[in-house]
Order: sequence, then C-alpha cells, then structure tokens
Amino acid sequence: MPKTVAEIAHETGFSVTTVRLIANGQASKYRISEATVKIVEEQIRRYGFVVNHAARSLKLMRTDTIGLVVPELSNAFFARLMSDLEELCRGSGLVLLTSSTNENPDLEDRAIRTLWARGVDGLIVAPCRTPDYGRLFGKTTKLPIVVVDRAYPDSRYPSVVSDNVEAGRALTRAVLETGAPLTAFLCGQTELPTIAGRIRGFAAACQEAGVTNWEELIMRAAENSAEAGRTLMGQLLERGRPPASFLCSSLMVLEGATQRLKERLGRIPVETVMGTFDDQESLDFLPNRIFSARQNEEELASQAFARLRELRAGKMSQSAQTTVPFQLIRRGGVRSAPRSGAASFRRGARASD
Amino acid sequence: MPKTVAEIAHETGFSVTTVRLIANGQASKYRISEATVKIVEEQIRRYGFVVNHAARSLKLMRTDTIGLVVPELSNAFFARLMSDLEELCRGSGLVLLTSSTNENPDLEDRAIRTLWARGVDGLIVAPCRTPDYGRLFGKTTKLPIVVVDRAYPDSRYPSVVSDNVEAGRALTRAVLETGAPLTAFLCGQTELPTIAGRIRGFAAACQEAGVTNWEELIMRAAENSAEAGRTLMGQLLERGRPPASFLCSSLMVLEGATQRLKERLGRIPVETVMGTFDDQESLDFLPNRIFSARQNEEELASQAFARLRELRAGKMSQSAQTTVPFQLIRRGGVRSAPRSGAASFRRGARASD
DNA sequence: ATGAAAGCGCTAACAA
DNA sequence: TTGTTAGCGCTTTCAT
Repeated sequence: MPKTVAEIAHETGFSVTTVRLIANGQASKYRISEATVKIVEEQIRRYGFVVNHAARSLKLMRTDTIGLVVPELSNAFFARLMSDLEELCRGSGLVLLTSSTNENPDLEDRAIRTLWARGVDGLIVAPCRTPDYGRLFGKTTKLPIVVVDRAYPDSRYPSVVSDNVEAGRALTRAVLETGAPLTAFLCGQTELPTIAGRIRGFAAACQEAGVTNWEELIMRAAENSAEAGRTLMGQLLERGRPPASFLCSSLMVLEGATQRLKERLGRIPVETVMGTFDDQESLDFLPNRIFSARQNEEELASQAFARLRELRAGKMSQSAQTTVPFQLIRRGGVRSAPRSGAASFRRGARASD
Repeated sequence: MPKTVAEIAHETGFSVTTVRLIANGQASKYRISEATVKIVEEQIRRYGFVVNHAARSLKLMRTDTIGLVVPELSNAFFARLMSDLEELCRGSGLVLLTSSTNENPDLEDRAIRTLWARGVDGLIVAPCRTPDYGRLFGKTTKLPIVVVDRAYPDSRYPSVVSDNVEAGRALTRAVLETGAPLTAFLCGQTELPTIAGRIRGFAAACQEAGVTNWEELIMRAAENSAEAGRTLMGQLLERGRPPASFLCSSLMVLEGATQRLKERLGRIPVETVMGTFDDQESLDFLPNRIFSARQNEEELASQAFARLRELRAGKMSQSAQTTVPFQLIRRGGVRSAPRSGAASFRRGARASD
C-alpha cells in the first residue's frame, strides 16, 4: 500500500501542503527549498506514493475518465476506434471506460446510466437507435456527449461520422467502371443511418452513370449478419444467372453472400466483381476484383475526442456534424503472371475523393 | 446533478442514515416505517439520486472496477475476450477498464501502473513478456492478478490459457489425414509461449504420424504479422514447388502467406491444404480445404473471472494454470456440385478433444 | 425506528 | 517558504 500525503507529512515533519506540492512536481513553482524537496522525495522514493484517485475525484468533482459505448466490440471497426480513443486518452491523462451493448437499446441505456453514475467526464457513443439520454439522467445534467459513426437524423448531440454517401458513390462508381453489369446492392440493417447514407451514394452514382433501374437493384435485410447476406444472395440467385457484380453494405453481408454462392454454384465465380464496405486483409483470399471502402477510425477517434474537449470547455458546438472521408481500396484484377508491382498495387489505397 | 443523501435528508427532515437505508433498499431490513419510506422515496423519485462512486470508493477502499490489459485490441480474439469479460463484470456490478498495449512492454507497464493507481480491485492481463509487476508497485501490494492467454514459464501469477499443445496436435493431424504431404509450419513471434505450445503440438503430431523431418518444416519469424507470413512463404517457395499443404501460427501469417502465393503464382493454388490458428468467417473466401483452431474466448473469460474472484476472496490458487480446449473447424473440401448439407457441414465445428 | 458523528485522502483557500 | 483547516459524499459505529 502506498503512503498518503498525510503520512509522509507526518514522517518528515513537514505539512501536507508542502508534501503535496513536491509530490505533484510543483516544488519549484512554489519555491520549496532544495533541502525540503530532497527529504520528501527521498521518503517518497523509499515508500512510494500515488494519489488516491477516489479522494481526488471526490474533491475535484471530476474523474478524469471518459466513457465509450459501442454496439459491438467484436466488430473490428469499433475495436480499432476504441484502441485509438484509448491512446488519445492516455495522452491526456484520462482513462477510457468502454461498454459494448450488443446492438441492444436496453443494454445501451444501462451502459450509459452506469457510466454516468460512475461520474465519467464525457461520453462518446455509437448508438443503436436515435439517441435521447435526457430520460436516463435528469435533463439538468450537463454531461458532454458526442455521437460517433451513427448520426440519427434528429439527434441533438454533436456527431462525428464517416462520409457514407460519398463512399457509396465512389464504391459504386469503381464497380461500374470495370464494365461489369451491376446486379445488386445487398444491404443489411437498413434502418441504420450509415446504411441509409451508403444507399443514397449508390443511388447517386447509378443515376450519374445512367443506370436507371437502381431502385430494384437494392436488396434489403433487417439484420447486419452473414445470415442476411446468405438470404439476400439466395434471392438474387433465384432471379437468374450468377451476378456479374454486386455490392455489400458490410463485410458480414459479403461473407454470407459468398457462402451462398459456394453452396449454390460450388465455388465463388472468379469473374464476379465485388464491392463492400469495411475492409480486411482477408479480402485478399478472394481472387476476384474487389473494391472496399475503409473507414478512417483514427480520424474519427481524434475528431470525436476533439469535439468532446470542446464541449467540456463549454464551446457548445451543438448538433454540429463532422464528416470524415473513407478510403477506397482496390484489390485483385491482376490476373496474369506474377509481377513485382502486385504488392505495391494492392497497397496503393487512395482517398476516395 | 443528482442530490446527495445529505441533501435529501435535510429536505425531508430525516437523518442521512435513514435516507441511506431507504436509498439502498434496506428499509424493510431495518424496519423503517412505511410513512418515512414513502416520503423519502417520493423525494428521490422527484430529484433523482445516485451514489457518488468516488465517495463510496474512498470510504470502502474499493472501486468495484477491474482492469484488463491486452496486447492488441484490433485482434479479434482479444476484442471478444474483452467483450465477454465486460459482460461478466456487468453481471457482478463491476466495471471493466481496458488498456491495449500494442505489444509494447513499456506501454504494458504504464497501463498496469495506471490501472493500479486508479485502484482497480483486480487485474486480468495478457502480457507481452514474462510478467513481473512487483517492481511497478511495492511488493507489499496485494492486488489480485490473473494472467490470460500467455502463460510465460516462470510467471508467478495464476493463469488461464488455451490448450495450444493439443490444438497444434489436432490441427496438424487434421492436415496430415487429408493425405497431402506436409510442407511447412509458418510461425510468427515464436518467443510467445502460445506459439511455443503450438509448435510442441505440431512436433508431437508429426512424430505420432511418422513424419521424421518435422524439425526442418518449422519456419520461424520474429513478428506475428502479414509481412512475416509473406517472408516465410517467399522462403518456402524458393525451396521448390508450391506447397501441397502448410500450417500457419496465426491468421495474420496466413494472410501474408497467401498474398505471397498470389504474387508468385498469380493465384492461390486450390489444391493446397491449409491449417491455421485463429478462425474467421472470411476463411470461407478460400476455396481450399482449410482447418482452423478457434479459441474459446467465452470460457477463457469466465475462467479468468473465476480465478480473480478466488484471489479476491483470499483463496491463493497461486500459480495454478487453467487450460481451455480449442475448437477445430473444418472448411472446404466440398468441391463438387452444390448440396444442401454444405452449410451445416461448415458449421459442424467440434471440440478438438 | 431513527440520529449523530467520525473519517476515508485529497485539494484549495487562507494564514503565518 | 511552509502550515492549518474545511470540506467533497459516503459508510459505519454507537447512541438514542
């Protein structure tokens, strides 16, 4: 057990103030004498000292802790977001408290109440429904809250999201430019604002390219899961021949879709062009030409962190929405002999705009 | 801002003790009169009340918080582990504080010190080197610590790990049973105890099957990364023809290895049989026969949590090691026409023992 | 069935 | 340059 300031004060014969000033590194600022500093520091070195955070929080009415609430930690996107936020916190002497809600609104409410009750100084949340947390803690509470990833239309919190519309457009355009006839856009969990944005981008790109039947290309499922992808691809296959190209609203949907292709056709057709949101190294397992839109978690994290700082500083950037560009990644399409440029091509990801 | 017990006491005219008893739901236990309860509860309902956690911690010298330190949150295994642990905590009224150390021992030390300084009641850590935290906080401190995933030989903390040896054996056996000649075991970050165990299992299975040159089949790299996988596969290809089968110590290594295959051969040979540690749905992207060993994060989490409870309760199950079985998953190998059983086969994962 | 008071360890305002 | 003191909000012990 580390000693307390009072103990050290008692043992060295100095006062708590003196000891505290030294322990907090403010000795020179308050002109504590060299001798005193030496004695106290020696004592601290011998017996150790760490401020009791509970006591500090109680006194200062602040915990130097911020909360993060995400719908699904096993989703690599949120895991990376958390990782990046944690690093930002570390740099500011803060600690990050994270909760995963399993896409369950009730758990989300519980998580937020718990975090609030623990006195977090701020909250970053990727909500699984239109956020309205006033009812969880009296309206009076002035807890800074920033929404990430999912900007529900009438949310009253400042938000930081990826540019889903532009990414949907870029991804669709990339697939169209290969010349392969566009067959479908398989969408899971369509009520999410992110998915809605992606669909709008898809529609825009189609219209720009003169694809008039874009409306009927969109296939919707309620869930974002491999199962949804399987179902949608199943429906698509019933319509006719193997798709020349298709888009997926997420990696999980793509996984399900390709599983169904394998089951029905015995293999995943190599000439099919694919486009998907989310990126993962394992897309390289496919021989296909495939485009993916990757979110910039690092930028999302730092923007969200910045918004939170502003709120904490009193700047009410209320309802402001920050948008972060995706990155469009191109894979495959190098069908011929091995060539040294292949690797660098694969990595030659470029911003979508 | 919620009211404090003192405020409510003052407003209702009762004492803090009475209010506290009611607020904590111990009214009946202490025979507080109906009338009193009613008045106080009404006040609480109107103005809200949550215990100030900082004050509570200060008084009780306990934070109802436990810390988790992992080397890499973007690794799906650790993300799931965290998610499971968080759920266990929630069930016990605890809160989980997580830090990711990026496989950096210095960051690990920092993280652990921070968590300790914040007064966590216990620590679960997946260390990136032989753990010895005595020097971080005086030996005297009696902070319960449980190690997960990585049991370094001379660690003095109780640990909960997957059965890497048995999994290595099962995975190797599965690949051997296909009849494909075994070409190599590509290993990243070989100094990790997990990897060492996997290699031992590999060796055992080889010997059992009469494969005498197993020693030279093992290819080692210092890092666990796609780059390592690329390098190792590059070396393997220089030795001769495309591998009939190979094993990888992790998904990242497999990703790198397949990338190199694509670069060199223009494609990933479909007849190559693969085996890898870690599992992911996207392995289905490969047409190949492929086996994967999946850790049971849920069991690891609950065992680790249980060990921590024991330590907190004073049961010194010192240096005990708990082992959790892997799950061996079989994919591919259904090369012919579509058949309805394909899906259930794919999911027919079974325990490795 | 209810109340009073001490004290957890820290900070900040004020004294000297 | 150093010391004293009053809380922060809770729990607990001991009174009534």
